Amino acid sequence: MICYDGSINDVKSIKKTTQMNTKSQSQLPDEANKNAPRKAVPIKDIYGTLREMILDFELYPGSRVTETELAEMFMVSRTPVREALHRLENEGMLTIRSKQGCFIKQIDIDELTEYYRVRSALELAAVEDACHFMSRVEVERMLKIWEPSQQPAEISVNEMEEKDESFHIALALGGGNATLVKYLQDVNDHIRIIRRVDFHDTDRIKRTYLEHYAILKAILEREVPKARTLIRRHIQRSQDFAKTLTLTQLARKKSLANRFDQ
Amino acid sequence: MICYDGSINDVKSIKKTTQMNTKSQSQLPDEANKNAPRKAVPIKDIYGTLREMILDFELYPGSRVTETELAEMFMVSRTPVREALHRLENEGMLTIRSKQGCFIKQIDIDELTEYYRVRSALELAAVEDACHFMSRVEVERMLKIWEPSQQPAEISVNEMEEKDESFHIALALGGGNATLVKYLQDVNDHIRIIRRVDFHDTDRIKRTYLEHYAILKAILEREVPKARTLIRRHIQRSQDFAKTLTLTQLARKKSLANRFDQ
DNA sequence: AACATGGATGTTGTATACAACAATGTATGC
DNA sequence: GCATACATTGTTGTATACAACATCCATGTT
Repeated sequence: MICYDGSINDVKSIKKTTQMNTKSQSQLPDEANKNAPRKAVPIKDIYGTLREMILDFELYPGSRVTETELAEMFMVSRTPVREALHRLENEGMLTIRSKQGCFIKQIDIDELTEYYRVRSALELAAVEDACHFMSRVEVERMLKIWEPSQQPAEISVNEMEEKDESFHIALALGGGNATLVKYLQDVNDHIRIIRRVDFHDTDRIKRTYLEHYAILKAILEREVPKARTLIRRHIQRSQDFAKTLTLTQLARKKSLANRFDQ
Repeated sequence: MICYDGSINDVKSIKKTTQMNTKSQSQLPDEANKNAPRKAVPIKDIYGTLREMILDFELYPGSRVTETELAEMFMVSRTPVREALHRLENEGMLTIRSKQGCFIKQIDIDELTEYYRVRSALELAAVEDACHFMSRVEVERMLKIWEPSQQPAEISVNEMEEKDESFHIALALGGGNATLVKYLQDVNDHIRIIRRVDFHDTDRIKRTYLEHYAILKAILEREVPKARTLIRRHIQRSQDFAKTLTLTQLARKKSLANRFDQ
């Protein structure tokens, strides 16, 4: 359940992150061009920025935001903000309560586990299709990328997360089912928070390379059961890791990740 | 999010499709009634109504609609219509092209096949979870419902489709994964068009009862591999049927279904 | 005749004013 | 002191006006 009073108190902290955001976003000279009719932030970016802010814990789970507040922050009217918020609500990132406000959804570890289950189901199908339809050339191209010796000495959490995700998407694409890819990406959008922290450990990165390589090998040999088993375990590993995390741990790790990136 | 609208024709055809649309509206008595001023509709229903209209081919694939047009039709302002349209776009029911209009998405049989693949992947996971976690009582309750002898002599396409869908959703719910259910419902929303025509044939209805019963039996016995095989075939059957359909056949069958309902 | 150009038209994108209403604070009666 | 009615505030929901822009068509130019 949502704690009402506590969430309202958080609103003030939003203002702080607001400033940070606008600075990094558009790098506007702060008060200088107040009179000039500056170009507003495009709608697509409002949605994306809000989403990033939620994923980065800049908008803390449980806290409340209002359309007006965000509109002022982005220096646009309420309308484009509304659209972004509705879209985010549709994706389950927040809840809009009529005449009350928008509440950032709490991160629920159990729910994340459920997402991992869905991901597993989709990826099992994807890898199976990949075994059947992915071209040998394409598999070999990926093999080169994920050869364990190719692992770079240094890689940021963000880069690694992106690379990992693109691996799984590439597999699904290899199966030739664009719809499957779409759903997989949707699932990824929801578990990205936790996937990221998975790559803090160099050991885990190493294992990721090994496992990806093994999966690709199995696909190359068209060994469906083996590929399925490998990817199931591969995902299970992340899922187990997710279970051990608490929300506060997640937030702490995440803020560390942010510090690393900059 | 991937949104490919390869189905949309050249921009030049906008005028044509527009004319076609208005012409067909004046030709068909049904459509003419739709033009008559409707009662003012609440926002939530605008989305639902539009969705139904698309699914029922009242808004024909490829045709264009404008916000103003729909706003007049529902007797509301453009704002709530906009929200409904954006939501529908997000769900892939139509494509909004800036400063041009909204284009109802063409039904793509290949894409439907892709959705069936996703559905299969999700339901395989669902039935597996159901084997593990669904209570004996619940399974027995469903067994009673789907006992082949319980098949009613007369059942409308709509009722049967609803009943069928609730079976599959109940299975997923039995597995205890609400997220999985959510995704499954999303997939269902996209293939409902074709699932409906599946129940025109009494033979198919009979087979549905038999197959559902067999699946439930397997779950009761906690026989995971068997349950998986059964549901895979069950879905495969629908998928095969989908492949044999063309868009025009679909439209014809669908309009027949509508006539039956009224 | 072919092509370029500039308005005319229609569409979505955005801003803003107002309405409806939920939550809260406050005053009042007892 | 407590409960209740009522006003206040703040929020989203909706309507509407205007802006930006893509397309089309007529006109003029070469």
